[in-house]
Amino acid sequence: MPDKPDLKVPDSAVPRLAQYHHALMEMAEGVASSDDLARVTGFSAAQIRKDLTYFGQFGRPGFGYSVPDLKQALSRILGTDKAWSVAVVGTGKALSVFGDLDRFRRHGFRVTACFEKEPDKNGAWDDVPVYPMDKLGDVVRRENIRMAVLAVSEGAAQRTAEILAESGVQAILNLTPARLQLPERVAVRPMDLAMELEKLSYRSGRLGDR
Amino acid sequence: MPDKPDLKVPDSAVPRLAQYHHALMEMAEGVASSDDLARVTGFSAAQIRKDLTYFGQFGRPGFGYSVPDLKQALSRILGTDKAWSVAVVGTGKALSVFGDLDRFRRHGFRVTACFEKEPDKNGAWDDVPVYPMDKLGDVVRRENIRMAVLAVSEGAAQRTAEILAESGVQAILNLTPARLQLPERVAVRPMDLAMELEKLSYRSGRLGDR
DNA sequence: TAGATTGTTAATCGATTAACAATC
DNA sequence: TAGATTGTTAATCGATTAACAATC
Repeated sequence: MPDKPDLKVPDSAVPRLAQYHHALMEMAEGVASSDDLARVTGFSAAQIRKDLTYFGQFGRPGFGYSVPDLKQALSRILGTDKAWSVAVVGTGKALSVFGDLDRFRRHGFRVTACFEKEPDKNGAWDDVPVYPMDKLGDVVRRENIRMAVLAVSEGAAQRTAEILAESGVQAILNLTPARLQLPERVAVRPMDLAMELEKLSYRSGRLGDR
Repeated sequence: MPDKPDLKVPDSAVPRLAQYHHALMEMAEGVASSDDLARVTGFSAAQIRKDLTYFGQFGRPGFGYSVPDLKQALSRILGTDKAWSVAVVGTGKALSVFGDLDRFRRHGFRVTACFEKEPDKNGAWDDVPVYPMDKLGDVVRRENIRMAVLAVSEGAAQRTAEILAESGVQAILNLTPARLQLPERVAVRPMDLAMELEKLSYRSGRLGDR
């Protein structure tokens, strides 16, 4: 049981924690005040200090926060201090849209396997082995993969997610539009491009009005 | 000036509006009560009715909401009633991770151009023409493209976004980790895989504790 | 008219901000 | 000690919920 009995952490604080962490990753070692963090993240200094108190005390009054210490504390809180093994299921190449594997690794996510319906002959992509889809359960179990990015077709999503869940995967980033029905213990996060475009469309409309 | 002078719509309502819209897209024509919508979206009926009042009156007391009417009203509110022309900049194939183009089209987004550093000879992908990167500004202007999905490398992100903004693009979905600096009038939405994985990691940790 | 469900008001709840005493 | 910045409390603000009168 790490950290605190954490009373009630507002849901809205979690994305902010991730942003604090990202900001710290780009800062030089040394000391940063809540004001410094406020400047780079755009949140208020009070908000930042408040968010941190949900998990403990990480700063020194009169000084600020040690960048490496706070960085480590945040990755502990987020659960990324021990690297997650991640599988990309569907179309591995697609991952390259989001940046390079090194960046994910630095944030605590090691992509250790890809799965495709029809993998190329050579069976590897940028160091990551690519397996045919019917090896999914076996490889996930063998390699102790605990997280997956789901990028299959909408029709195959539920079935594939069930295989992942049964094979021990604890967390799924769902890039498909399907609403997945899985046991409570599996954390699922939808990431729907159409929905993001709609939010963007809405906001663009309001901006134009001014 | 469509809709209402909209007093203050809470930011948190916008993603819900998009979800209501998605739910309606999957419902049969006819009538739906706020209770019906609550069941399929997971939000409370009171919340749904409240959210809608920010924009007007769309239901009939004693009856409920007309599915097609509410669907249309929501797409008006979201600004997707008139199709957006969308460019995918970076790696067009990557878009296929998120589902098919038809689905985006149904939601009001028509992908009309892709841009890549080294486009294939044939220069088209699933009906969508693929242009070399140096045609970006010209094509965007010529085709009146108003929205873009940015999936270039982190290093090229800012520069590419500036070209888009100068060429008249009003909204950018930023798939790169770069923090874009653009004129106020351009709506930007970040979509960072690493950050989403971190949120997932956090939540998975809490689930496991129970 | 009786029944149902909206639109809206008032009450509750929770999250953010501001201020400051505690601390290095 | 004087100066700075945290951790925390209290005050403010905003969003959600519950309840119900208005309406079809």
